[in-house]
Amino acid sequence: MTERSNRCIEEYRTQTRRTAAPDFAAKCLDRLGLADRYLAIESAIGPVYVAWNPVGVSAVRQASDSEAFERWFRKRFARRALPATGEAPIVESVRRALAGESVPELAIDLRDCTPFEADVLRKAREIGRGHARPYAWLAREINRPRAVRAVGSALANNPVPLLIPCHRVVRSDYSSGEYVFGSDVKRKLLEREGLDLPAITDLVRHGYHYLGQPDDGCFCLPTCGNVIHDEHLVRFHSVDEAIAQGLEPCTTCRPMAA
DNA sequence: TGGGTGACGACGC
DNA sequence: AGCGTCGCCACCC
Repeated sequence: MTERSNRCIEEYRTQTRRTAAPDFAAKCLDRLGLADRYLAIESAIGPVYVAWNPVGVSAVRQASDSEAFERWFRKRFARRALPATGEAPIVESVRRALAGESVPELAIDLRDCTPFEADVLRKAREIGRGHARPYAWLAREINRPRAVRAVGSALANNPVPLLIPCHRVVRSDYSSGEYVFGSDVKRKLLEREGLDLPAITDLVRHGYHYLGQPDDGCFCLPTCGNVIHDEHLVRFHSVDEAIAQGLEPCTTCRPMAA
């Protein structure tokens, strides 16, 4: 083997590994119309970069510029995202969702997630605007009542924050808990959605974990968006107490284990 | 492969 | 009240 051929082989390996192969792969995917494309879109927390592919939205992230977003995307997903050229049909749905509208038909690409993570994220997606649920509640709902901590990790991994509203999952004492964009942003988002978290933490500090509305005969978690905070509101320390008053568990916030 | 690592929660001060 | 500790469980080298 000559020194020259050794140099060639080394160069080939370097190029292939570091640049040529990923570019080539990206070009092929693009030809097939399968590449991830991205665009900056306005949201409640300012512009965010949103990426999508034929399966659905693959990523939502804040970034200082498109280069930073591309770097993050490549590191996270081990593939490239290309700037969008035209306006894809999915973008209009994303705009509506980021404007606060519920868009349940919006496709989201969760192929990169583990089955457990996908379960967590699908459940989180069911939490409507104006509602919030504890991490422990989410763990219980997906039949993994002891995986509370793992639920937190799965939400921390949410590839599409805001679209899957992981900011609506809070601690059991109704303090906000952590968030990709910071816990103060999380609190601000919840406040903007009409939730008075400070008032609720106060309520819970005094031992009132459930709220009931005798008029419609059911009791709720204090962060259930269906609760009307008026003079009819009754406070309960426990599920048993609410049931003793003849109230049924709310079918939206499901305040007790099935 | 097994031990380290978290967007948690209960409990003890 | 707010902190430290420990158990928990999925995931990652």
